[in-house]
Amino acid sequence: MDAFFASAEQASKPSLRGKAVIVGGLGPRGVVATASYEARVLGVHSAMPMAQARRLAPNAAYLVPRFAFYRSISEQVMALLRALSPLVEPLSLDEAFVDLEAGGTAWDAESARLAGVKLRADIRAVTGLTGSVGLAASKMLAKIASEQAKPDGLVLIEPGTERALLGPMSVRTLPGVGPATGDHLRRAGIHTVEELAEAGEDELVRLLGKSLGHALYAMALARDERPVVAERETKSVSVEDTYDVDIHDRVRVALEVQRLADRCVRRLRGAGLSGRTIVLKVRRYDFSTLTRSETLRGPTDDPAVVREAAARLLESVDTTGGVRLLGVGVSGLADFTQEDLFAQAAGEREAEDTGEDREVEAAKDAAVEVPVERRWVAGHDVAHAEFGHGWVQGSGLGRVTVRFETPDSGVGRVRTFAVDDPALAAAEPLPLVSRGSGAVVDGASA
DNA sequence: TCTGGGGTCCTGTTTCGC
DNA sequence: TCTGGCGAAACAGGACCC
Repeated sequence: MDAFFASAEQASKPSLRGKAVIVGGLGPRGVVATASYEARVLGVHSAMPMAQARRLAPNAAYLVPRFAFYRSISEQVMALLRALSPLVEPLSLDEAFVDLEAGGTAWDAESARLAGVKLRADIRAVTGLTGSVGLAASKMLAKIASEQAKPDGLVLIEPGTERALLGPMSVRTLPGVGPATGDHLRRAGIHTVEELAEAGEDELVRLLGKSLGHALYAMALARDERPVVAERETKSVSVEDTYDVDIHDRVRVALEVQRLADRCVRRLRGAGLSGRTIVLKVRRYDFSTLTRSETLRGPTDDPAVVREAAARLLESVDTTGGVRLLGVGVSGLADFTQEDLFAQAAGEREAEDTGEDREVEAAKDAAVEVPVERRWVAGHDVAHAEFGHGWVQGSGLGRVTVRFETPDSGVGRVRTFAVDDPALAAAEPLPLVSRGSGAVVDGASA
């Protein structure tokens, strides 16, 4: 999907179409998750600190991500993909590999192109959003093709043309080559994929180690036999928070670690999992990050056990100077629990909430009401008894500003209310394509 | 006003059990 | 009983991806 989060917001809010839209954390330490193409023109891109984005695009619309909304769109798209083949490997909410051959959907370049064209039309019809398609003989090449296809395009790499196409490209194009490996190669005088191939396998292994060396050499020769894997098991579950200001107080740090441990266990249980290894993560004031881990005798999903382990791990880290981030994770997962019966007997706690909003979870952690200022989250949907459906443009000083529009309305009017106006209530996002016009879905999934 | 959150995989070192 | 060796886990840190 193209600029997925930002596109979904633009489709949901007519007044944002054609405008720079930036989705990400809005706090003082937020970063950009997705920038619309209008914002990218101004130099804004994902992973950029929000502060920098605001300097580059002071007039853009800034929104917090609405993952539940994006997930519902993602599920529609994934359903279209599964209609093409049982072998679908999601990489994230907005990207997946599909083995068209295994699905009997395509057997040569021409049939693949046809499937791609139809898929793009179906995605558009079902979600109202644009997606790009890369078609090639391997995962690596399909990925590169889809990058080239963005936005709103389709690129097919003809068999036999792979090496010529790859040769002049930067090594950074290859999956697995990030800033560090890129620098490493550049210092060795290797800039392009061609030069990577010329360097030879032994040299790459010497430079980058066994695993990456072999992998990159194979990719430079356009060799990639990795299969599309439909179901991949979760290997770890973790939660972490970056704080708006560094925490110095040891007691407060310990308290936050307990809350994170509880949140982590809730997620673990929600997924029906338990784990043996507890990991504590601490990012200090100077951005240095360290982890401490402890492996238990058997897997657990008991909040008290995880809390205690996390607390023990915290004792071994120096937090003087302050911490900016804390995290708690569990790995070494099993889908059963050894002391399951123990945990049950230990007290009928019924804290198995599954997939709730972070806002709600955070409120639960703190065991306090959501403060009135936070009730109207910028970008979230609301319904007004008289004016109908809209979204929060901003709130503060006891007031909330709402724009009344829906995915298929025109640009809506703006009105301001008191934050406690009884006529105003939170609402679910509306579907981007009104039901009834989605007949194409049935054709695709038949 | 510097730098999120949730993951995966790899590597080097230490520890532990046989 | 002491020692050595070996391999598997455990542990910590980093790179990378979306």
